[in-house]
Amino acid sequence: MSGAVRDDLPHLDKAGRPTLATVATLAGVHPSTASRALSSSLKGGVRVGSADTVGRIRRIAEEVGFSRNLHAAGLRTQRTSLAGVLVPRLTDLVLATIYEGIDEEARHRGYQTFVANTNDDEAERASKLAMLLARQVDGIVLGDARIDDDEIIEQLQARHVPFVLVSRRSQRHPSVTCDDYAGGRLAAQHLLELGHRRVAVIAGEEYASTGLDRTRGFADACREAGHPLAPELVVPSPFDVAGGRHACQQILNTPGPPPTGIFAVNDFAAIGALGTLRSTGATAGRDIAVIGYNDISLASELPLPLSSVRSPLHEMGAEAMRLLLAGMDGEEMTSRTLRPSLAARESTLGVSTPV
Amino acid sequence: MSGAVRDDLPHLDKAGRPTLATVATLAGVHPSTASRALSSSLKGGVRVGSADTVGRIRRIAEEVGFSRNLHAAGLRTQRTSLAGVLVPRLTDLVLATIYEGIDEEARHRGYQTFVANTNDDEAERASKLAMLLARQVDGIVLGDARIDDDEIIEQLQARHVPFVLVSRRSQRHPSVTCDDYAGGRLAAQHLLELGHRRVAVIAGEEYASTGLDRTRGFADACREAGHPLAPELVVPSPFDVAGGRHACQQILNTPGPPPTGIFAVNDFAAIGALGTLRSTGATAGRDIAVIGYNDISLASELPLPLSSVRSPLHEMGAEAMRLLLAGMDGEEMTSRTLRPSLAARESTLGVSTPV
DNA sequence: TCGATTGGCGCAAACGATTGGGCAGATGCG
DNA sequence: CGCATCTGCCCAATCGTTTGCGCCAATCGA
Repeated sequence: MSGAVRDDLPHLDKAGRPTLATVATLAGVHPSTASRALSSSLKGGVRVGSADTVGRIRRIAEEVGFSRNLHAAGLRTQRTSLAGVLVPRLTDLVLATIYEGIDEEARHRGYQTFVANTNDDEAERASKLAMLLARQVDGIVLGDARIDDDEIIEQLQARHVPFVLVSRRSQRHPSVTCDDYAGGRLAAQHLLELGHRRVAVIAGEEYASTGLDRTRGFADACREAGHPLAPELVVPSPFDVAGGRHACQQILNTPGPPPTGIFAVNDFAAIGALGTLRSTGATAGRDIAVIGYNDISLASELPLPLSSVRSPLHEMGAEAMRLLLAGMDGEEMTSRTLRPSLAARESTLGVSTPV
Repeated sequence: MSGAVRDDLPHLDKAGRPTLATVATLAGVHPSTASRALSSSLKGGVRVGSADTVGRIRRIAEEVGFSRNLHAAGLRTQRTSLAGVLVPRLTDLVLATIYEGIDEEARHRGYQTFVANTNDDEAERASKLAMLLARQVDGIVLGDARIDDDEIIEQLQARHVPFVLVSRRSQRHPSVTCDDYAGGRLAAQHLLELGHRRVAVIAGEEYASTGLDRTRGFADACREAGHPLAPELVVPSPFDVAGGRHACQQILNTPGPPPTGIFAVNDFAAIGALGTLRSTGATAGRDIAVIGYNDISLASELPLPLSSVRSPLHEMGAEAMRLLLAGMDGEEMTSRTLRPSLAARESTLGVSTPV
């Protein structure tokens, strides 16, 4: 354990903390020697000094509670061991989980992450990105890409900052995503097998590839089975509870026979839909089937356990970080797609087979 | 919009990005002049140059897409405009919401935040804290304090880094919390008024003031009403769905008549309890009342809307940041306590009055 | 005994931005 | 017209760390 900071040491910084010079002076060596002794990454041709000296320096550093000023080090080395992460919102459990995967993998590899919310807002994205660049991040993970992203990404490319998209893809840029199209098909197959013929989709934001691909996969599977979706039953929505509630309302207000099943491209939206159904008297899970997406941990614990398409969120974040690190090492970056799977529960299974 | 980075400018940095010298050279002035022209904080006695020069410099900076290297600036000024935030986990919606409040207020005041998960683990706390200090944060918000925290906090005090606790308090250290004791009483009064006499508590982690205070308030109110808690019906648990599920199991396994109501000091734990109740055949919200804490946005949308004690999470984070900023300005730091309120819903109201 | 080799460290120049001090030229006043 | 004052800008030092280069002393071989 590093001892208390003493106030009578030589070469303290303005805040009274020991610097490299403090350690060097105490050890009777030159700061450069101390730097080498304390540098963990003793790469290739660097000569590091005698084991004796190194040991002494390390011990003294420990004693006085020295910790390297990362700003100074970053200034000198042009590398910060810092990766920037942009997400729509950390209060979205899906993104928070992905971020945990990113951060865990980053720390594992000696990097730290700097995360910022963009609220899916263009101006905020620009300003948060500028902030990350000003902090000299070594690379960036974008969790809030739009399907037709250009400006932001071109900026990154122009500055030669390695980057990777996660969760949402955009054009041909390197990304790590779940196979959302396949996931949409899984949901459709499940509902079709249960006998549903008229189903609605709560489709998510129109700029996010996640919602688009899931919806497309779902629609394709339905059409191939000979039961194409009614276009008016596919309604966009924000990826949250309130969004799902409104979308479900809109679905129920649509003329024609009500759907017997609803696919929400996001679990929170699905929960919102459950809320709407409940207040209209229809019993979700008995009169109408509901299936969500992502299989957040809550889904299985709800009073009505929610069927969902599971996507490996944590793993997706970790994989994105691995890809980014590879890119920073100058390797080729090739996108990866992870496989979704189905978690069938009572919110669909409990529905008696419709006509 | 900042233009593309050109490659033929003078004094670019190693990564090809324009530096202050680039702008200065282009404007035909000395870097120091450029620095002053671009420094937003034109405090007191600083002479800033003619409006003419300043305008020209600003325009050129914009044109070449200059952005100040915050590491270099921080090194020189000894201030980083960076506040560190330590939380147990960002995937805990409660903490994520508090963090958003912190971050929003920070940016509002020209600061950025650097957040890290500690998983409520002692070793991880130490290492994440060291990391924040190495990054020279100007202050720290601790969202994962323990009731008897010592080592960590003493370290901060020794280094003269301003800090504030949020959500959880510890001893007399400056903190911003919800009045958890009062919140516990609110929950108790609600259940008592509904006629419950034998109730159980899912009490949270034993090192967190939140769970402790809420439980204490609840227990005191029950005792004062002449219906003291049965000690074996007060069980600790992690603040998550799985924790609530297990705790509820334990409660149901306790000998003696089953409780007619359950108070969970956390909404997720409450949801876990709902899950357990469901699988035992008891119908929560009709046979047994459940009330949670925090009133997360999900609570009202659940298939069985969950009663909860609402705490102003976002506001709590913002207030903590305000307090920290005051502390950084050398002002006295006095703890603040925000008021909780009751949100009564079907999970308690739907229960027919017990004997 | 002497030159060649090598290991261990010190020297000093960066990295990019900031800021107190100071120097010229313009302006004001009598 | 002389002197004081002010305005606008530049100089140079500084923050803490890293690293290529080169010096010195010890070791080795002949």
